[in-house]
Amino acid sequence: MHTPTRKTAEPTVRRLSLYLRYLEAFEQAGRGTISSGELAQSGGTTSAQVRKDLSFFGSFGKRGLGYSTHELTVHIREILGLDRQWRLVIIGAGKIGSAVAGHRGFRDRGFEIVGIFDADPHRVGHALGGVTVSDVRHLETEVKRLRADMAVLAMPAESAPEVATRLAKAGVHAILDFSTAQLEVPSDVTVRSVNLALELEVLSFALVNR
Amino acid sequence: MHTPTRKTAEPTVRRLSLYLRYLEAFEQAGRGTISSGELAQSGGTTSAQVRKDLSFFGSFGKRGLGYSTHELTVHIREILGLDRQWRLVIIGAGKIGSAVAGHRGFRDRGFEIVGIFDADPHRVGHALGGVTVSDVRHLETEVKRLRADMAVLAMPAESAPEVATRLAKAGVHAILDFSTAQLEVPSDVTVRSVNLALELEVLSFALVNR
DNA sequence: ATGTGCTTGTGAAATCGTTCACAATCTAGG
DNA sequence: CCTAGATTGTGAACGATTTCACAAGCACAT
Ligand SMILES: NC(=O)c1ccc[n+]([C@@H]2O[C@H](COP(=O)([O-])OP(=O)(O)OC[C@H]3O[C@@H](n4cnc5c(N)ncnc54)[C@H](O)[C@@H]3O)[C@@H](O)[C@H]2O)c1
Ligand SMILES: NC(=O)c1ccc[n+]([C@@H]2O[C@H](COP(=O)([O-])OP(=O)(O)OC[C@H]3O[C@@H](n4cnc5c(N)ncnc54)[C@H](O)[C@@H]3O)[C@@H](O)[C@H]2O)c1
Repeated sequence: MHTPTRKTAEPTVRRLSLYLRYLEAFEQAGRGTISSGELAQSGGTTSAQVRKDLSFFGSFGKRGLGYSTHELTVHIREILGLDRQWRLVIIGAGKIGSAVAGHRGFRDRGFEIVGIFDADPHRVGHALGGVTVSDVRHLETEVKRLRADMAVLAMPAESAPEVATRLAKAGVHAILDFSTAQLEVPSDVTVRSVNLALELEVLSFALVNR
Repeated sequence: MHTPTRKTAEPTVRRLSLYLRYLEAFEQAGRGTISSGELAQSGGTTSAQVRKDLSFFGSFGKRGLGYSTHELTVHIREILGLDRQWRLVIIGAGKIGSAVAGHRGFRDRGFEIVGIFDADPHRVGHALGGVTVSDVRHLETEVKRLRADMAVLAMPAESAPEVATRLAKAGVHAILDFSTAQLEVPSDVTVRSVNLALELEVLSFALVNR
């Protein structure tokens, strides 16, 4: 594997994540090799797209044969940085925060929830998915102590920007935000937004333009 | 407003949804007009992008002045199909399903939750956000009776494809899926996936490629 | 050892989306 | 009514991503 010369397109990264999922299923099913065409079918794309995506990182296949499911799994894991454990904190122990905290799947994929924070005294102290909710006032010290890599923001949009700034200062360089806030963070912090209202609006547009 | 000659790019639709949010804030704040530059700043894009996005649907501004916040709000609402109520059903009354069902914000933006379904007899009959959970066995008849437009799939990936097919047959043409399933639906059904594990993996990639 | 069939890896072409740049048009002020 | 200043709307240029198309490489059969 070689790191790409120039920065990788986000769609490519997203597809790699999908390929990984299908590869795991294929490996589970006992398939030793898989062709770009089969991977493409699973992911709803084309074989050329699959090969191009992979070619940014190296050549992992055998002409005439395809890819070893196991080897390609390992390679994509390494490309995506999934060959290690990531330490997550959740900020906001409400509906979404609890759902994320209680989701088994994340830990199984290497994302360990090591801390949960809330501002509401009624929530602080209670356990959620095996983790006790801490007071958000102690965010910085706790996040440093826990050596958190990523944070999930599941709190009202109003206070999200402030918390994001504090997280960045405490050394968290990756944030998944469920609020609709516009976060201002240093350029070495990556923010991804999951905006459910927006997704519904895109569906609405699709319905009226059918 | 005119419908675009050819199909609109998805990034454009997503940005329209964001513009709408900022416009509402500006209108609330009493601003009568707004320039493409100001809208661009709110949304983290460029003024040319804003004007281009809008130009696909008509010319809503006044040269030298900008856009009337109120009029542009109305126009974007109409473009996105938000000038009506949409009727939603949620399939899966678990962690994510409950979070969505209990979210006030959707109703406020015209998305009304009219039905919730689950396969677990223990969940059926209980109320969630003012709606009683129905048995998924009655999905088709209930969905038709409720005249549902959209569905949120918050259930295990295994059964998602089957349920998606049944929803399509029952006249639901828009699906927001939280599972990681690959849904096979007729071409007149739009599916959007919210894949949280994938989002974390994109963050992981960003961290290791910093 | 050679041929056949299949599949990769990758330049080149095509397509798609964003940014540029400027004429057209508006308001406001004298 | 005319000018100054601002901002839109949009072709054209640019940049990025996807698709095409094919030579190169490998496995397997004969
Ligand atoms: N539930 C949904 O389906 C849904 C849908 C779309 C968007 N969202 C967004 O996701 C976010 C979370 O939604 P939710 O439904 O879980 O809300 P919620 O009200 O259930 O939970 C929010 C939690 O954040 C805590 N909180 C408030 N201020 C805080 C602060 N400064 N620091 C730490 N914690 C703080 C609250 O005490 C509460 O426990 C919100 O921004 C919401 O708009 C949720
Ligand atoms: N909770 C999270 O943070 C999270 C994160 C990533 C992905 N997801 C995905 O979202 C989906 C829902 O997750 P969750 O955490 O709410 O799970 P959950 O287990 O809490 O809830 C799932 C619900 O679906 C119901 N169900 C099962 N089969 C059904 C069927 N055939 N028809 C109707 N209902 C059925 C179950 O009875 C249960 O109530 C899953 O696909 C999960 O993988 C959840």
